Amino acid sequence: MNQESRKGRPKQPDDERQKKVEKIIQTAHSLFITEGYPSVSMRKIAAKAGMGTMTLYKYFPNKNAILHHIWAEFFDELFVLVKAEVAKQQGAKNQLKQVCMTYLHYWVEHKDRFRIVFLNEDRASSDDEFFINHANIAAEILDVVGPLMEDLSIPGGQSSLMVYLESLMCFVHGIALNVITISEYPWNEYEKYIDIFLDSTL
Amino acid sequence: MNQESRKGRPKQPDDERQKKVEKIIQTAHSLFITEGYPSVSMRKIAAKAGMGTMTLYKYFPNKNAILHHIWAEFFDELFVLVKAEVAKQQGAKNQLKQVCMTYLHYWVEHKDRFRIVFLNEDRASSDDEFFINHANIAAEILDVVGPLMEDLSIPGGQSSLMVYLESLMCFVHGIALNVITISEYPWNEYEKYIDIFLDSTL
DNA sequence: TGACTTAATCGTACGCGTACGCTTATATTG
DNA sequence: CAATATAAGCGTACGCGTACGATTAAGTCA
Repeated sequence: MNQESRKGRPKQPDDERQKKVEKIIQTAHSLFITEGYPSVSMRKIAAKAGMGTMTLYKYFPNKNAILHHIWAEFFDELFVLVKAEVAKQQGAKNQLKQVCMTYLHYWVEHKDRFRIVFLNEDRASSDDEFFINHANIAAEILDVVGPLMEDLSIPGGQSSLMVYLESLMCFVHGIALNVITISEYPWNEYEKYIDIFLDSTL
Repeated sequence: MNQESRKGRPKQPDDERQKKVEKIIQTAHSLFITEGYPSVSMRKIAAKAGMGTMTLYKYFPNKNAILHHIWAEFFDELFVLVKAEVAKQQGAKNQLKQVCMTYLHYWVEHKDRFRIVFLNEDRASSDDEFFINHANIAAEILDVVGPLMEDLSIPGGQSSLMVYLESLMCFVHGIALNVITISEYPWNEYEKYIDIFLDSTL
């Protein structure tokens, strides 16, 4: 009953399977680069990768799972930017503000990407697990912001520090969501919103 | 050159056109009630309304425009709830908190509706104008929260009051967005997030 | 009346994600 | 060898939103 003496066609070796997985990802990526996000369809990926459309579903449960790898690059790019901008600032509070501003600025400047990642109905309704299990974005944020928080006096120890961080994250995402999806409203410069939060809480 | 002496088939009278518009809306609504949101497709609306699918597009520019009327009911329901819950509270600050909690609770309890309205990529990318021009939700919020704000000391006059309100709205929407779309993360009870904001700023 | 013009209706077609099930390849077992 | 079992690959089909253009209806004008 072990896997060496099973009936039927054996599964392909892991490395071979992995090679195909990567071929698919890389094909999707190059389609994204050369033709833009809307062109990244299952049919086009399959055609360009030289396989049948439904074969993709042997390697990924759905389209989103393929797109994870593209989304992850958005966040890589974003965190590089954030780290660079933070380094230019002096003082924990200024740096924290810079994190928020840069993070926010990125999404507002790339509204299409924000829509892709955050306004993805499929992602939101299924157990997609991109943020934590695919790209551990919470960890990356903690990596950037954690050191700053130690320099700031957030009362209440570790657990309330997390509550504070999560609040801030909700806030920033909310600003992006509103500014991007309710574009018909005359929003103020988002620096003002950030200031209200940081000036009050710090 | 006036509309009474134009060549060609005349436009149908406004009331007749309006009758069809309402027939479409009402059909969409009854489909939503009896079969659920995913069943509200252009083809089904048209079939049930007894017209060709593409005829719908003579009366609405796209599917979202039809759905506006369903979304508006969500907000009607929501604001009734908010007003009822606020009335149970004493004191402006408690009431303001209750507004946030009830608003947030509604969306978390109706995640599907939040997705429909806020995570709608089409809405977010086109000039959909639902929030301001179709249902003036900003005005409704101001109607509920405005009186409370006068009792609270927000420094800086009218304009910074709006900045404060907008901040709060971003924050609440952000909490909903994160809790709903990043469900794999172990979020705290959202009351804690609200408290951080309100306790610091008031 | 027939030619012309404009409005209303909607049939057809495209590309989408993906459910389902068939075909083919490759192993073990008798 | 044939029978059987499992995996890999993918063809077909469905329902979706909607672009496009043909068809039909209903007026004016010569």
